Amino acid sequence: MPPPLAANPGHAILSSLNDAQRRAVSSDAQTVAILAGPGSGKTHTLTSRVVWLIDYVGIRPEDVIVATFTVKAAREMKERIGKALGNGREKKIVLGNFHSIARRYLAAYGRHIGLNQKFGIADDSDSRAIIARICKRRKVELDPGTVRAWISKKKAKGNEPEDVPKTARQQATKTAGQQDLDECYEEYQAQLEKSNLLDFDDLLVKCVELLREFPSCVSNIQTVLIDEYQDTNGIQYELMKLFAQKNRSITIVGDPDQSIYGWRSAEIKNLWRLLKDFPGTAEISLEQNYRSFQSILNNSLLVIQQDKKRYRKALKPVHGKGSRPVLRRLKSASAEADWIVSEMRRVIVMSGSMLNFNDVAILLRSASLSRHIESALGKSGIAYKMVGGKKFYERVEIKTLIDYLRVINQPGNNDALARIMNVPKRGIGEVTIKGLLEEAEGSTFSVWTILTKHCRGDRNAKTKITKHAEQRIAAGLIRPLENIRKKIGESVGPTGTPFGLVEMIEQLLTALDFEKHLKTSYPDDYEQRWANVQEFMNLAADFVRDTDQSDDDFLPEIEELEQVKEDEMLPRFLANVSLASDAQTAEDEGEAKPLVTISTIHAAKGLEWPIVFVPAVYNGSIPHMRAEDSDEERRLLYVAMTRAQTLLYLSCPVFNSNGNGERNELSPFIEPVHRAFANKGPCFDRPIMSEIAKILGRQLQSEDAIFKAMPDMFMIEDNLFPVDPEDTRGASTSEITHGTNQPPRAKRQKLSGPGGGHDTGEEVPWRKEYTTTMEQSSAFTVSALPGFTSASAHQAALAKASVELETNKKAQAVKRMAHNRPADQKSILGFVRSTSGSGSAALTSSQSSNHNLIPAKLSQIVTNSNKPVKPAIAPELAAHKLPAGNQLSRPSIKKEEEPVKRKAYTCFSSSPTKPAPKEEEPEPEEEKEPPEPTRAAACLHSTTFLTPVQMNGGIKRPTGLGRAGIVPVAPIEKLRKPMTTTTTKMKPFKPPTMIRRP
DNA sequence: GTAAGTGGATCCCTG
DNA sequence: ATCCACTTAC
Repeated sequence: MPPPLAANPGHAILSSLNDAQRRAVSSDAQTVAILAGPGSGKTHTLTSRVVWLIDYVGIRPEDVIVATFTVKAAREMKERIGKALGNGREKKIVLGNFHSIARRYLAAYGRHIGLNQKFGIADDSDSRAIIARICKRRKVELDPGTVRAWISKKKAKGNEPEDVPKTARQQATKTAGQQDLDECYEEYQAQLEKSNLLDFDDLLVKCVELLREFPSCVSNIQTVLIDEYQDTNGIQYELMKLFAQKNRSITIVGDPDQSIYGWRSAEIKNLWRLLKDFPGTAEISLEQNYRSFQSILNNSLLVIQQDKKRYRKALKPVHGKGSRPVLRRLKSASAEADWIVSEMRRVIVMSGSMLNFNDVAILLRSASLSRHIESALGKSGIAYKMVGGKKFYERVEIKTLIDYLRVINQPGNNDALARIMNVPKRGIGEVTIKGLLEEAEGSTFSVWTILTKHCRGDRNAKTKITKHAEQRIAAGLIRPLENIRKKIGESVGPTGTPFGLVEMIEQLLTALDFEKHLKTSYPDDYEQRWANVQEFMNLAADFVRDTDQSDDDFLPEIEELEQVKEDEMLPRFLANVSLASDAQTAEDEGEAKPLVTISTIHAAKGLEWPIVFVPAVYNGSIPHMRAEDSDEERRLLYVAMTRAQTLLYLSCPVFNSNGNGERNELSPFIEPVHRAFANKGPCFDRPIMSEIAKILGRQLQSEDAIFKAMPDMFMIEDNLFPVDPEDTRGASTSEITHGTNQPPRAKRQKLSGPGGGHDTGEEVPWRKEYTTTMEQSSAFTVSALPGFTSASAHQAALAKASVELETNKKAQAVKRMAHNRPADQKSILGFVRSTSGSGSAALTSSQSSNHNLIPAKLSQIVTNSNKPVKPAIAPELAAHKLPAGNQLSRPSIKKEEEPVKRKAYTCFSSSPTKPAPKEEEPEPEEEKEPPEPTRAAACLHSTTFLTPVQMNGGIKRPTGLGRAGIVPVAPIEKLRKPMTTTTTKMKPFKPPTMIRRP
């Protein structure tokens, strides 16, 4: 029996948690739903709960399932649980992402539902190719991609949700293509079955089937925990229920606001399904944000709150206010990239290297947006890593090897065989390969069988194959692979070393003369590719070593049900490769050089950085042109913004880069609230830097030291690029100083199209487009130094303060909305009930389904359930006050967070020290604030002040920066060149990230 | 008619 | 990097 909570009040696990987290971790409710906003310690809470359940409730590790959404999250979770649990007990937990857990069960028990035990996994390219072929053969007018998406959706949906009545329009389009789609689906499944393959969705579908029919597979499971619950889809929900069918004990963690995988059939609705299916679920909200400055949270909320249907959650800042997030407008995408580079440099220098490139992330809506940024970073010699880009396993040379292994493992895998048939070149071409595939699909034989028969002379293939090609296929493909197949399991050589995975790959490489193939096919970078092959061998060796000694992959024995142990290395290795989005990062060994991170927003979920740039915030990028669900796009932006700890920059190129002067509209998510952003980077005075140091728990150098380390001619302000790129007079170079003669523009040009914003009537409070000579000169003498302020800036600050007072009242009202949950929305259940009827729209953002049943049923459930539903916010928490000094430290995660005393850093001038944020009342909203007292442009003659970062055109540069002062624009191909010169032992490719150095 | 090489437009997010 | 339309060599 679990000891009562009171018996362990001071237990180590609980001591590192705040009140809400503690309640979540130690809850004895059967089902627990934890709603966790960004930066609220979600993973920490979930891992603590696992430890709690095992150590204090007494559940055996092997009886716990923990499912995450990504491989990476699973790995991290395992590591953290391992640390807390000790004894390597975390290895016994059935822990992984949904797909790998499903695969494990299918490998062990799939036989019982008639699954061929040696099933392979059809990856992306497989299923794409199969579907493309089917479409072509049937002459279906549909785009193969669409068909594939349709099939995937159909599988991912699961059975449970009632069929949504289609709108008339949908019905019409459906019926037109319905027949085709259904037939393609059927044929696709038949093809997969014939090749003994399961695609990613099938893994889940089949596992559901298995657990339905043989519940005893999971009869040992006592409790189930799900991470990133908002991203589960219908079939995963079913799987979760089946995992937990014995005890119905489930803990989920999620945040509806961060649901960004709807396009992959994730359903926010699953949260309400859970509440419906598991009455008496305890809800706990984690609302304190330990990650970000208040101003970042404020602006993020301004974005997410535009979604009126959303379940409103609070986001309580723990840290100080910080500087205003920036919305920067640039002329073009390349100017944007150059600005990002210059701004990150400025931050780093101004911080006295307290911050470095490792602290910077650039988050993109689309991976393809990285082009300009990569080249700008390359030009400046800044190293970066790209996540979510090309994966190790997707490099061609690796993919080819894997395909060879797959054909060895499963000769019937036609697609893999088709891809390798002419690699290395064997004089066989597209047409022949296509013909063979067609022939195979029309017969009972696989391509491999047809080929062997043909070469042996047993039976001629219908497809024409030249004699030359035939010979080379026989000698270079069929024979070597058959030799290898024969050797599996044998011992080789006098020493009797077993013929394992590594030996197999070695022999394959020799038989194919793979090195020579690489040399001839890729003369430019063959070394790199060959090194990748070596690395692949290392990975294989690691895999063999790791799997030999750990019982990682096995499920606990169930008495009544026979389970198959996977003893063969090859199929397990291949499954691992297919399911791993990135390789087991065996990295480290000196992460010496700081790297800027470039990532897609999707891949950045769950991560955080001190400095975050979100470029390309325009309509068409975010929301994406092809996006169906604009609410989801908004959440995506919200996720991106909430990754930032201390500095957040959005930016938007005004003109379309590829086009002929086409304009970009500012993202509709930002347009209505753009006034809450500063129009250029903040000035990094002492108070701001101290605040940053505090939030990050770092030590800030003295002002003197920072100043001394500053490069000559350093641009202290964000002034290299015009704040209004459309102001042709104010081009970034020499015209700035002439601009003073122009009358100030009454109103900034709007970025949005007709009806986009509602500027009318709103007075823009004194916004200057450029500065006077007076200010400039003062800026560049005194106020340009950190901690010094010019008189004019001081006055601006005072003016700002008085405006703040005026707007306080109104702002506070807004603020309350922002930070406190509305009274009518105490809990999720309350939300569901209060939005009854029309509330069904709130449940499902995209599809409107008939979920009217929920409110009534739920209210019944609430009264009937034995466990009273707790209010989401404990009363004492609702009136929560931050401790004086604002030094609530993040529980346990941050180590020695040394509180930085504001007093310790006195400013040298009369510059008013930033008042400490008021603790009782949240700071007033910034929406109506005048711009921060921006310091004057720090240059009179901009040409002489350009830093090396400025790249526009062939601008004269300070001496010592390259011949003729003009940096040749490096073509992107050049950036890709491997660095083979310096390193002795080349580490060619470090999964999961790609590191490129100029 | 097939294989192989070339130049040009295009590219979202993931297991 | 991947997918084409197009040319050239066998």
